[in-house]
Amino acid sequence: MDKKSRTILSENNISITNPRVLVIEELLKYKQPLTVEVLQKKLKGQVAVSTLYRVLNDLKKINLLNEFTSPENVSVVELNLHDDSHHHHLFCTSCGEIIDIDLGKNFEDNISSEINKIQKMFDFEIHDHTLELLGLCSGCKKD
Amino acid sequence: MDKKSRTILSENNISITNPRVLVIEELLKYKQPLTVEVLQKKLKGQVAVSTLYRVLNDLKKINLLNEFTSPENVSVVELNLHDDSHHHHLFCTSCGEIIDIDLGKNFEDNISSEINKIQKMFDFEIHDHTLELLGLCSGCKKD
DNA sequence: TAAATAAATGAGATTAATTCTCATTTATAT
DNA sequence: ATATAAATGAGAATTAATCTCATTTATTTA
Repeated sequence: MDKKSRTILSENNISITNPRVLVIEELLKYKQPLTVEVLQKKLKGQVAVSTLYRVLNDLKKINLLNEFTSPENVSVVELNLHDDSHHHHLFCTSCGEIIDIDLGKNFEDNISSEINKIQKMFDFEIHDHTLELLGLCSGCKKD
Repeated sequence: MDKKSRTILSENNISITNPRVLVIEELLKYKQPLTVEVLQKKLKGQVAVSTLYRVLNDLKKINLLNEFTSPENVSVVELNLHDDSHHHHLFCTSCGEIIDIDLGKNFEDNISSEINKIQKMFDFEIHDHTLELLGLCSGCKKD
């Protein structure tokens, strides 16, 4: 079985080890951003906690992993499979679900031109942006 | 001297204590969002660390304080003086400076209509949003 | 393919941020 | 002014993340 994670690791010139494979496969399987806490539970008994954190840092270094903090202040990780993986996040403030979203090209263009104004206004050089949306997912808004 | 912080505390029906006054006055003086760490230093010798955290939590409960995590993963607090204090943040990734920004009404309207589409697309009920901009401030971009 | 070298792992110790505990102090209500 | 309730300070406890170091695993070399 030629796992995708092995390909990724070798493409990035870092050694192929069991913990790395397990972490990547788990993130590939889940597809959405995952809380470090949840990831830890999923890998319990398979990867030591210290190793998990080390692997996450390794993957960040090769730019394969993105880490951010949710509005509820929990650490979240997600794979960065494509170089152009610019996207945004939708958070359910009740159950904690996190969804990746893309904004329409038109709207991203709007953002860019607004950012241009802000750059001038504050004499900043803006390199990146994210829009975070908070609310209730379909399941939670019914309760 | 009738300090603003006293008015705020009494308006919110929580008792007026020295640590609360000191924390609020410090945040009023600084005007911009402040790292918890920096706030702690500014109040060193005046407010015990445990009390500082407790006061921050008290102020959050009455919705006077907003806490968020910067892209570099540090805790930041800011006062929420007006009920309609919707705004966004501009981060300097080099020196850590954080600036509050307002987007033009037109652009906020654009955001709202984009959010409408997303709500339908994901069957979410979106209550809030923030746009975070990352880059270099005028000082840092020269270096 | 086996031996040598280099890198990564696991377990538990360490650190740092935040929360908790509880005796004392301060604010508010009577 | 006193009684009651709430908040504080100091340090202990907790938790997420990092670090240490002996052992294991991967890679390189012969």
